[in-house]
Amino acid sequence: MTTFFLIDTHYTIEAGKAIIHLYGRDEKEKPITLKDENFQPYFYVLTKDPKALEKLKEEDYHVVKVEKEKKLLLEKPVTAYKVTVNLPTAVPVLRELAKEVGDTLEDDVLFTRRYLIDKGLTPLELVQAEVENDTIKSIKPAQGEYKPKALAFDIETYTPPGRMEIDYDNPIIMIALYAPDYKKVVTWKKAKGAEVLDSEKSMLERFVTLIKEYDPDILTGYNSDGFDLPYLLARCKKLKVELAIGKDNSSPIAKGRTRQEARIIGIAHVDLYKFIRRVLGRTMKTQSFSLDAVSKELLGKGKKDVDIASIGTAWNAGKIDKFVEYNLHDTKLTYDLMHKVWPSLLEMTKIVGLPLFDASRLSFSQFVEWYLMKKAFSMNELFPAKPGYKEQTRRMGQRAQGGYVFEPEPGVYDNIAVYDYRSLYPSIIVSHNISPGTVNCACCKGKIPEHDMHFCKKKQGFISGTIKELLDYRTNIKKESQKKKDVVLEARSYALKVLLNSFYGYLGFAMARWYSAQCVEAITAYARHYVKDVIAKAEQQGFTVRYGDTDSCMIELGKKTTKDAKKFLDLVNKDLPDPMELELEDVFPAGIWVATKSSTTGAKKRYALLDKEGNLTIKGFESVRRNAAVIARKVQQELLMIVLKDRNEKKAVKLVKDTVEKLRKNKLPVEEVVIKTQIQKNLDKYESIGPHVAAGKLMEKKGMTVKKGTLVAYIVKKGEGKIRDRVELAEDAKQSQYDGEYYISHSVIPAVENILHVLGVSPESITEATQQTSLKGF
DNA sequence: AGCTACCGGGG
DNA sequence: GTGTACGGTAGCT
Repeated sequence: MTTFFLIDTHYTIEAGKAIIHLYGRDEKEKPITLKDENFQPYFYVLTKDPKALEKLKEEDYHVVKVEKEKKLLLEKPVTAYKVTVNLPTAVPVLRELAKEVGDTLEDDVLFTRRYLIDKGLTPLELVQAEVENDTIKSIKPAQGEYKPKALAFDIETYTPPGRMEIDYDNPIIMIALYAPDYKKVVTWKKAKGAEVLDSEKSMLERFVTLIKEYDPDILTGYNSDGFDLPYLLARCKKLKVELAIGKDNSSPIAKGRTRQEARIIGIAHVDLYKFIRRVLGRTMKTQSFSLDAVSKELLGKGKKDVDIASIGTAWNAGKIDKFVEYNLHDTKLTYDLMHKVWPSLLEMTKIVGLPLFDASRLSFSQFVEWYLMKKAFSMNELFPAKPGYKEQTRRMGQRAQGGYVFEPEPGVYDNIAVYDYRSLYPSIIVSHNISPGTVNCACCKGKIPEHDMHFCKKKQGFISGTIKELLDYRTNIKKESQKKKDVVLEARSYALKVLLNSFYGYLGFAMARWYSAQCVEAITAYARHYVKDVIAKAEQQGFTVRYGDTDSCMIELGKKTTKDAKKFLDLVNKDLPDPMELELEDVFPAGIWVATKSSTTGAKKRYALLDKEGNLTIKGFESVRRNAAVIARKVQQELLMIVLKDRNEKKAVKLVKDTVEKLRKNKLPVEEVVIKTQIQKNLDKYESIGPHVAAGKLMEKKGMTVKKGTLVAYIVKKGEGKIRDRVELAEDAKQSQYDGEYYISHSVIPAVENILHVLGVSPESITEATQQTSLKGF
């Protein structure tokens, strides 16, 4: 009997047979590799002619057996035929033939995932297997707590002085590895604190050896899907090094130009950037997801203060000690982040039942779908088929009416009480039993708000039942974690929250197996009903409602107190069906709502709140991008702070006026107006010539190589005509050259105009005032 | 208005 | 690998 924690799965074909490989670690931290030769691929067919299924055949692919089964499909009983075939790759071939006989189902579930579902195995949980010669006789889940054996890594690459761009032609100059009991930097020039190899090639070979020696279950990096691993692969290919870090000595498999990911067989590669941005991003304050910003927020300390742009110069001069420290520190941050988010990663992996590699990269809709598939299997429900291209387009055309948004009156207000319904959509789904199988049942009657539709009151739906279970489970966990503070319970609760909040989007997601336009319509109709209800009740109580959106309602307290705000909560909650509940999120000292660009009516989804600690919560305003001049963002942030915190209108207007003035007189340095854009393909491949392409051509003219990945930095010059005819490379630009008017009208004014409107100041008055002081304010 | 291209993170 | 992915904006056409 072997018990071990399951880390990764993989399959190979040997002697015409599929073999599942399981990689893991036992409780004594010994690595485990096992194979299972007794699992066969299959799919289902709904047909009146099961005899025909037995004869399906093409080349080496054939049917092993056909079994009749009673199953459910969208909550209704069906007879399905389980067609077992000889190889996983036979499935896509034979299912096409089977389609002539009937409808096929579950014909696109990856073989190793099928294995996990059918065996009830959950990665990172204990697994118990009866084994003979490393081959599994039987296998089942068990109980135990896994301690991650993780290693963080980070590469530094050479960039020629003055050129800050990513180019696989430049060598990797150092690599750091970090675990609390293991700190290592390898490089190929003399340096303090590093192991020095004689060339890039030997450094890469050493890297492979070091990984093998440490033997981690988890290899983690920051943006390592998008940078470190593809870069390592490119350099290894060039230098003919086998990047054999997989447990089967295979090289990582990098995939996809968009949404790239790099898989290592047997090792869970976790890209923390991807995970944190996708999963935790929503709840974080930071606007940027750089390692520095994320570490500061989650760990309370950032990166080492090193000018990374000078790495090329330092390398050429052989003075790289500082970068060795920097490199190692980055891996320490990465490791510590891993440790910090580990409870969330672990819980998500366990909930969804997929290997950590996949679980850490799930989109929200996949999170729901894989959970539902696991659930469906246990309830004998067939997985509905994924939609074809035509069906997807049809679904995309069915856009449901969204949530209700209260039209705000532009202005700055004090003491804003923010209420929201706790898990609004999930609680609506549960309280009204909304599920694809309960729509317009024959046994019940009724009508939902706004639509001629009803949902069964007698039979629990598959989706609504699943959500009810999850909600109840989460409520219990929250109760427990209130008794004693426990990071694991909190993480589990958070993972469940993420899952619960994703169901609504999932039901309306065109690619979803359990798509239901009717459910989506019903959920939003109820949501609008309940939000309008709070707004009406608040107004009845004499509160001034300032805003409301989808599941929230924001009230200006005015002379009323926080106590009154809490009392109102009870008034609303006593009428709500279980498990719906309104909560008071917080009372904010100040908030601003702005008008739309073209009118004086309040803009929806664009506002900012100032919390008690003096931090801004900004909704709907532009975010940081490198292809925008920094000046715009800077002015916007400062302006909001002045308006909400200092409450000084004059100072606010002065800030914008000064900025406009400085731009007009070219008093701001070139750096504040530089626009940086990456060239994504060869210059001659462009159909439409944007400013960045024109800038790229200027670089070529100077004899510089411009190719995919080159970062062009340019400014817009004074003059007439198209923007692209007025670009100048940042490195050649003089401060006197840039077109202040362009930046005023394209960057600064768009970023601040609706904030100015609230102060009763028109952007024209600001832009004109500095030109002709006599026409002030008009 | 519709289409094309780029952003994110990394050095 | 029994495969499929985001969501938003600026500027050109």
